[in-house]
Formats: sequence, structure tokens, C-alpha cells
Amino acid sequence: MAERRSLLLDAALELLGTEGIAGTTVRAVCATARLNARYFYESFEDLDALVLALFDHLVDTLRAEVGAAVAAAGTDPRARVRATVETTVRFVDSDRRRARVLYVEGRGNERLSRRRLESGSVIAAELEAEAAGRGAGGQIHRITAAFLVGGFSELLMRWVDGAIPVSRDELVEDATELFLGLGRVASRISRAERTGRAERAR
Amino acid sequence: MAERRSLLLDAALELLGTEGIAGTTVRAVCATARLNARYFYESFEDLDALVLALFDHLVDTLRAEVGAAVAAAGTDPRARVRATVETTVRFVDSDRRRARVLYVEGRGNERLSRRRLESGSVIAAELEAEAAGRGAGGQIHRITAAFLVGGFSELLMRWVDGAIPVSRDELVEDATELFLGLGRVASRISRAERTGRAERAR
DNA sequence: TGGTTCTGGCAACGTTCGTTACCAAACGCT
DNA sequence: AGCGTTTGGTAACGAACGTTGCCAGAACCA
Repeated sequence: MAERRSLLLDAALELLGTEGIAGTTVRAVCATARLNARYFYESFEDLDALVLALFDHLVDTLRAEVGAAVAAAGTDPRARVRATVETTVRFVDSDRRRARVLYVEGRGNERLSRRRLESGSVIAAELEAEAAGRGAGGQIHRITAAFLVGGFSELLMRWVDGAIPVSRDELVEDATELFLGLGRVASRISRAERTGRAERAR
Repeated sequence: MAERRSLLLDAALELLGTEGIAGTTVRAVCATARLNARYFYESFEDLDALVLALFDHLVDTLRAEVGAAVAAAGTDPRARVRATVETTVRFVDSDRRRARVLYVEGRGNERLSRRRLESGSVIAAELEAEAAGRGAGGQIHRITAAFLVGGFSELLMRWVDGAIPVSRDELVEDATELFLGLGRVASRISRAERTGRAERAR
């Protein structure tokens, strides 16, 4: 029964990653998985539950890979950011259906959208902490994190679609520099905020 | 008959901006517009056609407003970028259904997604030219444009949703500085690309 | 006033969806 | 070998969908 659940997840990745949410129905998923429709409800209460489970599985897998790569990258901030970027690029490049699930179909669905924000924020916060240096607070970091998540998603989507004709290495290189630069910009804005807007705290 | 078309567009904005694409059906649109379903096909061939028309209408309106604001902003690059950002923020803030249509439901749909990329790229290219200074070529600008479009979209979505608790003025301020900073970063990468990777051209 | 066009409500068609029931074949266990 | 459980296919249900046709009025022009 656990393998039936796995088959359904595979089928959901295939359908969501190619046909999109419109083509992802209970009937279609079960047909793709060569399973009887009756077994769907044995593993998932709902289509939403299946999609959510698929999304979480992808996010968890990616996060684990990123975590390992960053740990192996040592202490240099540039190397750590680069490891994050490269691992993510490879993750969607090795199976392009993942990009669509993570970055396209993640919207629209209410619960999925919330989930996407949460996990995206976590990754972005980590990335941004690397890029900007830890301990720098302020609203600008939330803004930068949102900007980073959205920007990287869009970038990956377009690159996977072939709209940005650069090699994977070039993409990783440029995106890394962009992230690091964005972190520096955010730090500068943060300093300006602290000295300019608020009364000098402490 | 032209006013029926307009009623349908209003209804589409209401439904797409609140219920999302799933709740936007021919029947629902016509019910919202208090129109007979028969009249739908008088103005639009298809649900896709209606959604596309709504999207184009929003993009055209926004672009016109941005164009006017930028023209009125003078020649200072910071003022021009700020005018673009502020106009866009006001545009979605004054009617929050617009944000969902432009930035959420713009995905998923095949034709709409392509349209979104095109118009987004145009705006981003202009913005980026402002921020980075004209004439600087290279792939990095396509990358930066994609990053900018996605980042700003995400930022606006989260801000409209209340996930980023800053005032509209603060948002405009910080986003403007972020854009300008990103432009400088892109220019620097571009220079590094030209002197580093390629054989020195000319 | 008579005829023609425009309007709006209702119903209907066929299709697809989620979901569940039924039933025959296959399988594992004692 | 016999029995209970698991499998897989088919069919069925009500609901919602896109789309079209019909028909009673309202409005308009001569």
C-alpha cells in the first residue's frame, strides 16, 4: 500500500509537471499510475492532499540536498551561496517537471501557496543571512527575502524554458554574484534605515 | 454590446481576483455580470479569450500609468525608477484583485504565461536600463530582468497579503533602492564578464 | 399599430469530474 | 482443497461544466 502511495506521487509529478493542475485529476492520476481509482482514497483523502504531499516531498528533498552541499562547502560565504544556487539549479535541471511543480503550480492553490511562502521564506532567510552577514535585522530583510525567492524562481523557470540561453555554469555563476550583491545592497539599506529613520537605538 | 463586454471584463476581474481561476467559469462570470450566458459568446470566443483580454487590459493600463509617471519624473535615474515602482505599487494597492490576476493567475495558463513573460520582460528591460545605465549588453541583463520581474511580483504579492508589514512609502523606498542596487551589481558583473570571459572585443 | 429586432430566463445536450458500489479473478494461508 | 482477503475492471451516482436552442416579452422603427 505504501508503494501505491509512491506510484500516485510519481503520477502526480508527471501530470502536474507536464499538463499542469488542469490536467491533474483523480482519474488521470490513477490512469497514469495504472491504479484503480478506488486506491486513490486509500492513500490520500483528496486531490489537494496529493498535490500537497508531492510539493512537500520535493521541498524536503531539495532542502536536504542543499543542506548537504552547503555543509560540504566550508565556511566561505561565497562558496556557501554558490553551493545553494548550484544544488537548486541542478535539482530542477535534472528533472524539469520539478520546476513547474515548485514554481508554477505552487500558486493558485490556497494551501499550497501558503506552504510555498513558508518554505521559500526559510530558504531565502538562510540564503540572505549568508549573503548579508548575520545579525543585521530590520524589515529590509523580509523584503529582500521575498525578492530573492521570487527572483530566483522566475529566473529558474525562464532558464528551464530556454528563454535564457546560458550554460548551467554561467547561470550558477551569475546568480551567485547577483545574490551576494543583493545581500550587500540590503545591508547598506539596513544601515541607512537604522541611522536615518529610527532614533538611534541604544 | 460593447458595454456587455465591459461588464464581462469587470466580472472576470472580480472572480479571478478573489476566487481564482478555478472559480472563474462561464456560468459564474455571467452570473456576476448579471448577464445571460448566451451573451458571453457574443464578446468572447472562449474563457481563455476573456482572461487574456482582462490581463492585457490590466497590463496596458499599468503601462500607460507608468509611462506617464516616468515622463513626469524628469531625467534623474533614481526618480524615474522610483516613479515606476510607486506607480506599480499604487496600481495594485488601489485594487488588490489586480495583484492576483497579474501575479498569481498569470501562471498555469499557457498563453497567459507567455504573455506575462513578454510584458514583464519589456517593463523589466526598461527598468533595468534605467537602473544599470543604457548600452551595457550581455546575458546578465536578461538574467537581471527575469530576476527583477519575479522578485518584484513576489514582493508585491506578499505585501498585498500583509506578510510584509511596512507602509506603502517604505515599500516604495526600499524597493527603489533594491532595484538601483541590483542594477549596479549587474553592471559590475557585466564588466567582469567582458574583461574576464570573452577575448577583449575591439 | 404592426412587424422586426433585441433582451433575458429556462432548459437541455453531451462531457467530465469526484466518489462509491459491485463483482469476478487472483492470491495467501491453514 | 477450501476459505478469506486483496486486486482490478466496470459501472453507476450526482454535480458542474461549456454550449446551444427555444420562447415570452420589451423596445424600436415605419
